[in-house]
Amino acid sequence: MAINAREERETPMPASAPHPARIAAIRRRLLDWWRRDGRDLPWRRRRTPYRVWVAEMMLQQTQVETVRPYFARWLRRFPSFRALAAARQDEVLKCWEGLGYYSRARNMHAAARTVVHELGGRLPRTTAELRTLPGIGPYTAGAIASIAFGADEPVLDGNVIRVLCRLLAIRRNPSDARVRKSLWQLAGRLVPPGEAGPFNEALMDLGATICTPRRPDCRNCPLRTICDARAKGLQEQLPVKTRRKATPHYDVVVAVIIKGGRVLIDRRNDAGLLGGLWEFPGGKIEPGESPVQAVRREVREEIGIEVAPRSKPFITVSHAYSHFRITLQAFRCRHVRGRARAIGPAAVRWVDADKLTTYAFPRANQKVLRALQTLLSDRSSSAGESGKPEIA
DNA sequence: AAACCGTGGAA
DNA sequence: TTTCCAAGGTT
Repeated sequence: MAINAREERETPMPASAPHPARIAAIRRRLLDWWRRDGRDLPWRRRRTPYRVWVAEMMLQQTQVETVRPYFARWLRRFPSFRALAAARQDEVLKCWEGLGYYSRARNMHAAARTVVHELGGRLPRTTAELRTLPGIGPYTAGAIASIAFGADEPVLDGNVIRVLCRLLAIRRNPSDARVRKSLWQLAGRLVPPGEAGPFNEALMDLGATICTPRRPDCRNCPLRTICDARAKGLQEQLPVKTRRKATPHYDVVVAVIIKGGRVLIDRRNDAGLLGGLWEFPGGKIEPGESPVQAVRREVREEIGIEVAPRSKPFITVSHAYSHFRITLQAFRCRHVRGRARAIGPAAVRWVDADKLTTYAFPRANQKVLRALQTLLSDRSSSAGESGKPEIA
């Protein structure tokens, strides 16, 4: 780890900076434990730079069990930087569909093109160069450099923060930038030269399987005899956490406009929430407005056409995003007049009802889509068992 | 610095 | 049901 001597003087060491003997004990116990009890994960079978990068991007704020199927599918579909760089954004987002934080997928697409077209097809080896690629911040740079390239770099993620705060009984708030900085320094001192990758993976495995946020399994912890929080009975209290503020709630409507067997959908702008994904047109209900009025207004404003919604929604969906919640009502609509055009969205398209699943939709829209298909298939099967979908 | 950016599972 | 939070990054 490259340590800037000036910053080293200006930043106060943690009061509980470990002694060399303790550092050695932490390293040895953690590595011994990990070689026996470390997790066998798909992306660890072969630690190539591409596979490590894909895994680390998917694992940002996302649990291992969620990532597992996505990782397998992604590697099959985009086995290399070159394959990813050659793909279209719609294909990339379809492969990411449902994983959330979609800027990760768009950033990976852009980064792959930079790697292929400007970096000779290879990922940089240093954290500083890695950080210049979109989607790679301090954590991911350290993870790739240490795990894929064997560089002596630390990582600091939620797991490592939790383990370190408990191990040294750090009562300061890790969301404080100064505390975060000293935790990075601490992590850097702990990294055993030449074994940063295994050590970092061990630290994260410990945090994920033993030193968990709730009810840590201290009896089976390799560090139980040298853990300050354990000695003081503080393991459940650390790390200290700040109250998160209440998330707002919005009432939202969407329009399912069907005409001649085709459905009107739009693609969201790349910047912002759910960027680049397709959706049914709609938006928030304004104060004093009825749901049906909101449908008509939103479709007029965003798509430029007049529609006649049915009086009642065919499904109501509750959904939580990262920083707000919604209740979404979906209305089937008749197209009254006008030619659809992308006013607010990036694009609009009339799509065959049975081709909708080839587009990348956010989860809330997927719930609407499933309800719609159930509706349409029930109708066609009860209408005459012809097997042909009949779409009004 | 603080807000923004998804989703699913656990308790 | 609600809240928490999980291998963070960007602006």
